[in-house]
Formats: sequence, C-alpha cells, structure tokens
Amino acid sequence: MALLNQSDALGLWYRAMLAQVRDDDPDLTTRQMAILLTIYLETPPHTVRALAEHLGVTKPVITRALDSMGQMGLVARRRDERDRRSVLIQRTVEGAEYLERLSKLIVNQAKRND
Amino acid sequence: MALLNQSDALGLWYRAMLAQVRDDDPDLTTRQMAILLTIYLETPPHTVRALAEHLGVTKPVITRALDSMGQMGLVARRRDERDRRSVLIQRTVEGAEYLERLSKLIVNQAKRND
DNA sequence: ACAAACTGAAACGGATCCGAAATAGATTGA
DNA sequence: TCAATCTATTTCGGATCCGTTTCAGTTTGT
Repeated sequence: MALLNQSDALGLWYRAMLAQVRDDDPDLTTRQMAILLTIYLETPPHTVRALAEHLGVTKPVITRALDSMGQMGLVARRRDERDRRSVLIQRTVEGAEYLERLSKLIVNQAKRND
Repeated sequence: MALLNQSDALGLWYRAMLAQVRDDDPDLTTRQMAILLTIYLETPPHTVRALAEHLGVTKPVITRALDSMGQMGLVARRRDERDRRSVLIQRTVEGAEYLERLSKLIVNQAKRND
C-alpha cells in the first residue's frame, strides 16, 4: 500500500474512531478487536492458548472475550474432537459482516484524508 | 493520501491494534481515544459540552474520560476565567508524545502492508 | 435582585473487565 | 494404571466504565 505520513495516520485514526463512537454498535475493546481480527485474518485453527500467546495476554482474557463476542454472534466455539481439551474458535457470517462494515468505514475515512 | 482497499485497511487496523495490545501502556477505550484525538486535532477551545456533542455521548462520559486521561497526564483542565461555569481542556506534553508514538506506530504498520 | 437556564461534576446502581488462583476434564507417559 | 501435565473455564476481589439522576456553582434576563 501507499505511504502514510504521521499526520495522515492520525487523521485516519481519528475519523475511524469517531465514526465508531458515533454509531450505535457496541464498541469492542481494543483486546476484543485484536482477537476478532486475528481470528479472521490469520490462518486457522485458533485455540484459546494460541490466541493468548499471540496477543501476549492471559487465557482468561481470551475466554471472556470469546464469551462476549460469542454472545454478539461475532465468533463461535467448537470442541476439537481430536483433542477434546482444546476449543476451536470459528468465524461466523455475522462476524464477517461486522469486519466488512469496519473495513468499509476505514476506507471511507481514508478517502477523506486530503 | 493514497487509496486504501478494504483488505489493506483491515490489515492495517489489525496490526495497529495488535501492537497496542502487546505493549504495556494501558489501552485507552475507543471513546477515550476519540476524545483525546479531538482535543489534539480540532481547533480549541474544547469544553465538556462541546466534546459531548461532537462525539454524540453524554457529558458525564466526557468528565470521566477527562478524569482518567488527566490522571495519566494526557490532558489537563483549566477553568475558563471568562465564564467560570466552563472548563477548558488543554493539551499536555505527555499527551502530545503519546499521540506521536501512536502515529509512528500506525505509519510503521502501514509500511508493512504489502 | 432573583428566578431560570446553563455549566461541569458527583452520586448511584448495574454491568463489564481485570489478574491471580483454583477448578474440571482430557491426554500423556512411565 | 494413574500421577503428571495440559486444556479451557470458573471463581474471587477489585477496578473501571456505563447511563441516569442529582447537585453546586455561574451566568443570564427581566
């Protein structure tokens, strides 16, 4: 992608944050957002342990974020049948749509950065 | 600034969030971040009431966010001597440095979007 | 002068998040 | 087999955020 100077970057961040705050969707925390994006952008499978290490947080943080985002329908859990200790975190249609809206929002805000 | 497609936008958002989560600085909430950026990017003066309207939130949200960020040293409050009901929210060196680091982080992550 | 309007902050009850420690269940290995 | 290890989750006390309502101080307008 193209270069982005510091002033443009801050402006983009600002308008994206502002749009997030202004709309009525419940704001995800920074950690929840990072977890959600990892699940959708990194190659599966995703487990609680792997996500915790990836983000540098404890496992309960992941479990609780999955609880919250699961209730919102953004992710789903399924037991790993090959090792029933593990849980496989899966994408959902609703989660994909959420990120689709987010990326459009960022792109739209970036276009106004001139 | 240059065009940004949806995939690039999501990747940029992802890596910026990830870097935020991984470092040890306390994560600001989305609202706090929006408030902080408004204070530093929009023309002063900034009052509680004006910020609340700008973001579409209630005044106590602003007051509490200023409490938190004030304690972190990111913003400062000063009574308006011309209308002592109002409070003028001011920038701080520490807040400017915080946003300087943030913008560098975003720029660095954007550079890796290829 | 003084009631009405306006400012930001405080109080309140409820929801959510946090880290650390304890727990339940599944697997591994000697 | 069965103790040790690994998985994710739950529990606990504490901190923070939320929206609504209430409040104290200041200004405005008649």
